Amino acid sequence: MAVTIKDVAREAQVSVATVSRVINGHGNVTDETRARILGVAERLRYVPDNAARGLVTGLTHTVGVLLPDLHGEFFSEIIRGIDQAARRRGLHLLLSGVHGSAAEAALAIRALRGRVDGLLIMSPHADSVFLAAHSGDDTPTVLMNPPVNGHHCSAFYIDNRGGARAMVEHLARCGHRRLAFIAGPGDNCDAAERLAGYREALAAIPSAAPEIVVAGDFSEDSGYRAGQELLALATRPDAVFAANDMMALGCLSAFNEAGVSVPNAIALAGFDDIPIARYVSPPLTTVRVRMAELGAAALQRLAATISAPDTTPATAETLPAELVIRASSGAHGSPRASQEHESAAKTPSTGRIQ
Amino acid sequence: MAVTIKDVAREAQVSVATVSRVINGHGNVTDETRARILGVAERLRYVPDNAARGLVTGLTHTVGVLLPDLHGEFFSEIIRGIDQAARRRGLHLLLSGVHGSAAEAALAIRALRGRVDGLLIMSPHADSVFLAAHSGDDTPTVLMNPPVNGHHCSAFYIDNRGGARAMVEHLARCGHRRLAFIAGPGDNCDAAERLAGYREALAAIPSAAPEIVVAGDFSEDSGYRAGQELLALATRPDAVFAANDMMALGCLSAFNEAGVSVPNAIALAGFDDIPIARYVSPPLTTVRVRMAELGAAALQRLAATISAPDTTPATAETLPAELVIRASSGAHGSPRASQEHESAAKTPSTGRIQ
DNA sequence: ATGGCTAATGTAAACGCTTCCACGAAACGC
DNA sequence: GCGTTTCGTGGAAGCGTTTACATTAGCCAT
Repeated sequence: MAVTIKDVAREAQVSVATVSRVINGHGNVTDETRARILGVAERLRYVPDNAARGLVTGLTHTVGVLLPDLHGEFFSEIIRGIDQAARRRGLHLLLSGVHGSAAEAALAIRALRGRVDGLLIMSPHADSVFLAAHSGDDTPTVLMNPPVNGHHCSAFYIDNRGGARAMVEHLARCGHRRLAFIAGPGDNCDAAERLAGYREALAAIPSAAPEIVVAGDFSEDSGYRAGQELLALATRPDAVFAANDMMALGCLSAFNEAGVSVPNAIALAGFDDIPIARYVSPPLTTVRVRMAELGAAALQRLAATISAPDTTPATAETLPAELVIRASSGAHGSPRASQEHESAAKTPSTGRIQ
Repeated sequence: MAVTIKDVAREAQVSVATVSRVINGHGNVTDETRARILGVAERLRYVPDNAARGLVTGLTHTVGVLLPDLHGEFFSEIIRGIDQAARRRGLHLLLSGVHGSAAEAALAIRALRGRVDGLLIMSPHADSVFLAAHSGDDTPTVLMNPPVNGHHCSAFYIDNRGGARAMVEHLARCGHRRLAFIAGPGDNCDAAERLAGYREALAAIPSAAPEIVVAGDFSEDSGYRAGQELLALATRPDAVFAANDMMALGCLSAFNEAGVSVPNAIALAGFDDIPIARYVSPPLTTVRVRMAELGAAALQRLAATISAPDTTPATAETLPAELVIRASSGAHGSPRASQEHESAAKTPSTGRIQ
C-alpha cells in the first residue's frame, strides 16, 4: 500500500486532520498551510484510499448495476446511458451480469454490501431477488423493466403495450385489415404486454379482421417458422407484426424465400429497433425504446434516492415506445421516401406508487 | 449501517475474532460454536462489509475496467467476456467509460485507488494514461489493444495486420487482381495496421495490380463516397477491401445505387464482423476478432498478475483475426452456399516482453 | 491586563473488519 | 507426574480515513 495521509502529514509537518481538511476542501486552513500540504501531496503522489474513506463516511460513490445478460446492443445502450448519467454525478459503476437464478442474483447483491450506495437492477427475477436479498436491508434501489408492479422501490417500465398498440394502429392506417401477430415466449413479460397491446388495439378497430396469433420465442428461427405458417393460411394476412425484430427478420426470410414481396404483398413490422432493422431490405418498421434514456433516468432516480432516502418517494415511471416507420410496413408509395420518417407516437405516463 | 460483526459476536456470546474465523472459514473453531455463530449470523442477516474487509486485507476482489467508448456491439462483447471470466474468479467489475482526454482517464484511474485490485485498460491514450497515473503506483494492469508496444505491463493486441493480410490473400485466391483499399482515419492505430497488412500482402502477390487506396474515416458515409470514387476510376478494381464493416456497407450502397452487382461485377470485404454484416445482401465477407475472448484473456491475465505480482512476467499477446467468408467476396459460385462458411485463418502469436 | 471570540491546528475516537498474540485447558510423550 | 504441544478462544492492534472535540494563539473590547 502506497503513500497514506500520514506520510503527507509527517512530510508537511502537520496533523492528519489538517491534511484531511485540505484534501476535502474544508475551510479553516491557512493559505500557506494549504499550499504546503498540496505541494507535498502532489510530490508524494498521494491518492486517498476510497475504501477507508467509505468506511468512515458510509458513502462509496458507487452504484451497483445488475443486468440479466450482457448481450448485444440492448444491454450496451443501457450501460451507456447509466454511465453517462453516473459520471455526471461523480458516481462509479459496479457492474454485475446475473445469468442464473434469483438465488444467484441475491448472492450478487449480498456481495455488494459495503461496496455500493445503491442498486440498479434489471432482472426477470427482480421481485424474488428483491425479496430474498433486500428484506431488512435499506439500500436504495431502482428497478429497470421489472416483471411486475408494486415494489416498494422506484421502477421504470417500458411501454410495451402502448408501443404495440401504436404499431397496430399504424398498420391499420396503412390500409391493412388482416393483422397477424407473432408472439414471444409465454413466460416473458414484455412479450405478454406486446401481445396484449396488439389485442387491445385490434379490438378497437372496427374494420379489422379477427386476431391471428402464431407462436414464437423471440428467435429468428421461430420467426421463420411463423412466417411459413402464416403463408400456409387459407387467407393470408395483409400485415404481420412480430413481437420482436429478430422474429420479424426470420419472417422476412420466409417471405423472401416464398417470393412474397414485402411490403407489397404483405406488410411486416417488428419491435425493438435493433441496429440491423434499418439495414435489411426493405428496412423494417419497428418500435423503439430509448434504452440509454432508461438507464440514465434510472440512475438519476437512484441518485436522488441516495441523497435523500426518506424524502424521495418511490415512483413508477413508464418510458414511451416510439414508432419507427420504415419501408416494410408499406406506409408510403415509395419505400425510399418513407425511410427513417420516424414519426413518434409517444405514450408517456408517470405515476406514483405507495 | 445495519448489523455488524459485533452484533453477531454479542448475540452468539463469543468474540468478534471467532465470528471472523467462522465467516472466513478459518479452522480452529468447535463445530458447536461454528453452528451457533452461523445460526445467529443467518438470523440477523449479517453480511460482512466489504469496504472494511478490503481496508484491512488490502484486497477488494474488484478490478477496474476502463473502456474508451461505451458504444455498440464491440464494447458489449468485451464486457461480456470480462464479466464471465471475472465471475468465475469471484471478481467484481468497476466499469468506467473514458470519453475524453488522457487527463480525464488519469483522473478516473486515481478515483479507483483503494477500490480495485487491478486495472483493465482499453484506451487510445493507454500510454500517456499509464504514464500520467501509474508512475509510482504498482497496481497490476493489463492493456487491451493499446496504441503502441513496450509498456511494462501485460498487453493484448489484435492482429489487425494479419487479418488484413489474410483478407487480401483470400481476395486474390478468389481470382481478383486489382484490389482497392478504403482506409480508416489516419490517426487510428487499428486503421494503420490494417492498411499496412493490405500493403504487405499485396506486395507479396506477383500477379496483383498496384495498390489503390482511397481515404475513409470508418463512417458509413465515407465508405459511400469511397465507393463512388472507386467507380469513377478509369479502370475499376476487381475487389474492394474496406478497413471496417461500416465503410464496406456504405460502399455497398454506392455500388447498389450505381447498379454495380456485388460480388459479380466487383467483390467487397470489410473488417470487424459487426452483427449486421451477415444480414446485408450479399452477406459481407469480413474479418472477425473475438472480442469476448480478448476480454476474458485480459482478465485472466490480470487475475494472475494480482495473485502473484512478482512472479508473473508482463506478456504481450496478439489475438488472431479470423477470416469470415461470406458471399460478398465472390468466393464460391453460389452466394447462398458459401454463407457462413467461416473458414478461419488464424495467426496466433505470443511473445514475452521485458 | 483580563476575559471572550474566532481562526487554525492537533488529538483521538470511531468505522467494521482481520489477524497476531496470548491464554487457559486438554491431550500427549516420557 | 511434569514439561510440551495442540486446540479453541479472547484481547487488542491495526488498516486509512473523517470528524467531533480540545487546544492554542491572536485579537478586540472592556
